[in-house]
Amino acid sequence: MRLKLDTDCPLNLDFTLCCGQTFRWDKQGEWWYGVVKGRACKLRQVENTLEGVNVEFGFIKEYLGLDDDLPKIFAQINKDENMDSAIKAFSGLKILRQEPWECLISYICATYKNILAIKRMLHELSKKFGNKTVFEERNFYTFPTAKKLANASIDDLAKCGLGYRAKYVSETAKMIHRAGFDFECLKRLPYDEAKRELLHFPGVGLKVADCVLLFSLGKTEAFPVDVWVKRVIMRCYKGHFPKEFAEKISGKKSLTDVEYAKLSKFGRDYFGKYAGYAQEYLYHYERTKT
DNA sequence: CAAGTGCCTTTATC
DNA sequence: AGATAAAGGCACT
Repeated sequence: MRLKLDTDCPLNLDFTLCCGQTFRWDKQGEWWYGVVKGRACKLRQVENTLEGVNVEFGFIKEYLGLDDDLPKIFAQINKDENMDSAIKAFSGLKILRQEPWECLISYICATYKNILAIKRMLHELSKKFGNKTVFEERNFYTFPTAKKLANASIDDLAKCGLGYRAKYVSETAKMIHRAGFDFECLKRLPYDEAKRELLHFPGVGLKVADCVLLFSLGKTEAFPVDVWVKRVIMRCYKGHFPKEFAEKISGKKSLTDVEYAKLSKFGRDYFGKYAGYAQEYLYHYERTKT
């Protein structure tokens, strides 16, 4: 697969795949290797050309959000100097449309872990419960199915480094394996309703739900608030909140649901329909700032 | 080098 | 309602 990219709409594959929204892509030389749709593949970007091996154009186009009109999105979210700097620094970072099941389990595992540890957990999980597939003489593993994880023992899941998250993964996998779950249907629901559905799964709170909505269900208004986003909001947008509230949450390590909802709603109200893009740029900006 | 801190938080309990 | 503690384990300081 080879695709000439529209020069008016920037793409930066490196930013997109390494910014912490997805955990199973690995860069070797100039190629990014990953497993999507049960298939190992590789991608690379050479200036304005995107090349893929063992992957379909239609899927990649959706996966990488190539239809998202970045100039239009930037025009909407670029409300101040902070956002302007973040956009300048990471222009071309796209919000992915990941596979929802994998995204859900990934973010249940991601709670209170750092990115390195999350990558390791998901690799171990795939290695133990996914299917091996060989690509360019290297072993890759598909992401485990709901059935596989539903039938796994808590102990075996925990051995992948999940710790107390093993129980949540197991219970969520069982719910989905037993009753099935239509993620496509969620894509068509409004943000609030889709979020309410996701919150039924054990291990899914407000933050995890927002991540799944943003990174796999196309809800670009979702504004996940993790420690880094809380930090950047307190650094750059403190004035938008009552002084007492700002002081209070600045000093704590975790947020209550009410506090979370206030920060997340600020993001949606202030940045608009593409608040999720603003979130990811700010997140990456805050994390890489010296 | 030990001990403490922090990590893309949720849940149980008060 | 709202605060607080507990829950892997590993990297980093």
